[in-house]
Amino acid sequence: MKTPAELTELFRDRGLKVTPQRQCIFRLLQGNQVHPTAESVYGAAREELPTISLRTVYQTLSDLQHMGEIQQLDLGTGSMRFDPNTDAHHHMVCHQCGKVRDVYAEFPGIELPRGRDTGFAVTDVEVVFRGLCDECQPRTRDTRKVRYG
Amino acid sequence: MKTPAELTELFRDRGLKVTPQRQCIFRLLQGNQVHPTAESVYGAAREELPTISLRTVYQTLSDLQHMGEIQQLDLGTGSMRFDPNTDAHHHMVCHQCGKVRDVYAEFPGIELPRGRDTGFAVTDVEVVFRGLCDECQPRTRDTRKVRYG
DNA sequence: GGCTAATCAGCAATAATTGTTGATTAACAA
DNA sequence: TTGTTAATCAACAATTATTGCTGATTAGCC
Repeated sequence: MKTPAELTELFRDRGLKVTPQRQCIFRLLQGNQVHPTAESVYGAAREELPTISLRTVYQTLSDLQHMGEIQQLDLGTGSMRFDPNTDAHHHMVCHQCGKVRDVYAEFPGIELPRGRDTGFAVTDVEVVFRGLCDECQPRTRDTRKVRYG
Repeated sequence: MKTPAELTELFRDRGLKVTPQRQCIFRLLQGNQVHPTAESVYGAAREELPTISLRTVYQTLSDLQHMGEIQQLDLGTGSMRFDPNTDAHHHMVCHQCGKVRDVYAEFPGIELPRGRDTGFAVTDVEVVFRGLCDECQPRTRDTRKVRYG
């Protein structure tokens, strides 16, 4: 995603007004690594602008997505996640808490097997690693917390 | 997924009754390669049992999933897809029509980069190929259908 | 300063899925 | 064959994420 300053320029160029709501969302998204939902962006934005509406948050996120500035991810956690990182990368999702982390790696071996599947024009490849994050793993042998016998 | 006969046995063993509705769904799923939604299983089941309820379809699909007989896939097409194929495999999804096809291939190179990301215990890796299926591709050069000049 | 887009509150709508309830049916074990 | 009990049904309501609408108000920007 571009910086808030660059987004300001981009919006103005397109004839869109740069409101405090939009600026706030730009700021909340920049460098954001937690893949927030619309609801959680809304929650954070309300700390600054208590009267901002959820509708405006959805609208601005949708605008940014259509401009290619953020990515909308459906990782099966119930709601869409928004990712300001538009570089090619993959994701890791915790089964339990839904936490998402970026995975920066290229997997050159991934392509459709030739022969069958002809006619399918692939545009994107997503790799999703699913499992348990550090916080959600059972810690039976963690001596800092529990000690039996 | 096990065969309908084996599922019958499995259900009985667990004290579950083998009703015509359940048998019908077993049959509809066996060998099914189209990754149906609950709604489309419902549609097909009603041809045989016109009074079957959508609720019963959801219930039976959920039972089968909890028994590990089918897989529930969220591929971002709006509703869950049900896959009787429980072997390790991946998927191909059409952006336009939502059609899903299986991809049988192993991608040995896929693993989390070491060093960072310690503490994340990966249990599954999903690869999703997205693009346009043969039917949804624009056919500008298909001489069978259009010929310019 | 004025035009006009953006936002707001306050709803309604949608779509997929799950829950509920009370009556009826039928599977299966004894 | 019969009794117990689970399964199903119709007919709802509830939920959650998201989008749409409306009319009034605000405020960005030329």
